[in-house]
Amino acid sequence: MKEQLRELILQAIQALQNDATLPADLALPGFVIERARSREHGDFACNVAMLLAKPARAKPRELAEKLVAALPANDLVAKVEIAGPGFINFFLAASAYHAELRRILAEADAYGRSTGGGKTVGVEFVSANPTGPLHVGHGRAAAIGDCLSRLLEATGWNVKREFYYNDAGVQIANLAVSVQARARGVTPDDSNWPENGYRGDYIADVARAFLDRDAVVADGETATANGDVDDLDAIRRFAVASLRREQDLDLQAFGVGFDTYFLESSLYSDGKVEETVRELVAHGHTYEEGGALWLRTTEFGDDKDRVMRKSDGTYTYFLPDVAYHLSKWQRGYERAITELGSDHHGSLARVKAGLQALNVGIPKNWPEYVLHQMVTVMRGGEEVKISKRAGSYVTLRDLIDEVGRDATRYFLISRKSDSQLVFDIDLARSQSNDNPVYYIQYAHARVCSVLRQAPEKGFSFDLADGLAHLARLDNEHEQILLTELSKFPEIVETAALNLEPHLVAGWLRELANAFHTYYNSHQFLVDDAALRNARLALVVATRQVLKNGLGLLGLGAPEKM
RNA sequence: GCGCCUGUAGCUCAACCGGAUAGAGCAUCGGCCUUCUAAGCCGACGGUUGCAGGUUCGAGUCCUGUCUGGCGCACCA
Repeated sequence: MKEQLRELILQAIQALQNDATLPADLALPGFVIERARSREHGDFACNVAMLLAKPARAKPRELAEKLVAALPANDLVAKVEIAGPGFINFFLAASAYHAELRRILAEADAYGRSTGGGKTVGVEFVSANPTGPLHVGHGRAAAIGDCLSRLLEATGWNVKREFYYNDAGVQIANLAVSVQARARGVTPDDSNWPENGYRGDYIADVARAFLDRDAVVADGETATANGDVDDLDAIRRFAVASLRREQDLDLQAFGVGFDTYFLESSLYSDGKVEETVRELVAHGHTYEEGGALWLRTTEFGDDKDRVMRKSDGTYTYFLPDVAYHLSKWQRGYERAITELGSDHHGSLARVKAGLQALNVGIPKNWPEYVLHQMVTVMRGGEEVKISKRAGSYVTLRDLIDEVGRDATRYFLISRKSDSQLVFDIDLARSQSNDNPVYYIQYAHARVCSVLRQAPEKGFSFDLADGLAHLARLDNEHEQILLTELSKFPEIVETAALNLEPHLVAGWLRELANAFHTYYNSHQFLVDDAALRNARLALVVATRQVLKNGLGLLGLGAPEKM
């Protein structure tokens, strides 16, 4: 709809240039066509006259008059008004919405989706180290990353979901000695408990499984415990596999899956880290100082140079980060989106600097970052501190069990990612019947219920007849609902473009509200067959769009509640 | 000290790359079930968008300064 209007306006501008009302060499301003906020302002509003006023040396409202007069004939627009400082307000013809309704039913599950070039985008998210269960913050990351992926898929991208984890660093060594200590019967209260050990009960579970010689499968490989408490390497492998499996079960319960699990250790074993160092040195962006190898990241916008290789010969974490992103580039990801907690934002500048220093043609804005702010968890009116080492913990699994998968997802996705989020568990639980996600799903279930009851009550539903009588949908509630439905493609496009899945969540609520209001005002199953069929056609289209929207957020569309 | 993010109704949050009278939910108060699910609908109450300047036809949105909260500023990950 928006695009059609844009075309009409461009033609009107052209016409005014042809008759010299507007200068021929006019620079076309970046005008916008947006949904009108209030219904009195029509369906769409355009600000082009106000932007053209100055270069054309004309008064905005007069210019608007001329533009409107020059609009080509069409059957999309029923009425045009000029309002306020010079807005051009478009009132669409009812037939435009009828056409959109037919399109919804024709395209069905594909409505709202668009085809792109099928280019590949890598979306990296969660990337939690396997040192403990996933917590709420990971849940937010998982929800955002997964919904972003779904949005990008809906706009024609070939999406690769990727999970990167460190399986060999200092934290993992801590994990191993913690499990070993537990296996030897040492508890966190003992004086000889490892200094930086992980104190949570889950460590004891892993230790017990290790002693029992269990086998676990994670990321396609089996790790079998040998039960030897002195074999730290075996403990490490088993512990990593155990916690990865636990994380995977949590993610599965959350409805999130990945195409690739990328191990940091593979960057070393495949020589990627060495290759990266060689390239950086070869391009002359490095120097040695104090026995360490430094990268001049300040040449690429970082605020200080960074150590790549420490004086003890080991690498800082920053290097594998660069090597990992290089690997994404080499694997042909035209876009790479890295979703991180904002506490990692310090690493962005240096990783980008490292990629630029490689001089392999990586664009400056590659990768793109989506950062999410911290989640504060409240329980019993008090903040729950999250500390892996202390073992005080709100796991993602806890939330899914207590609040429900869909409600947890919705809660974590419905806010802009860069604002802090308070997750009040008691509130989410006590209001579980009032939760926004149920409100939306209820709209879907209500439609299903109506359609179930139609035959039971002896009402037929003839879709073709309904489509032939769409003109009968003439009350205000029906028009509001039609308008809301037609916004869906725009919402998907905007949300994908700006990487803001919360827009979908907010719009879905509005759609559900439009439906519930309609439902409460008008009976669908009426004796007048033409009216009944037209209303049911609208209701079926609503069900379809609700389902598509819920699907973009990874939420279910229940037929009964 | 420097950098990034944030500040909008009592609370939790929106506001479509600058638009018209800043919107929802929760909470509070008042209406609506002999009719397709009341997990719903309608109404009322509630605001100097932290503060002060600036840019322009027009600012919650952009710029400068300032205050508040969070995070980051390692040869830790």
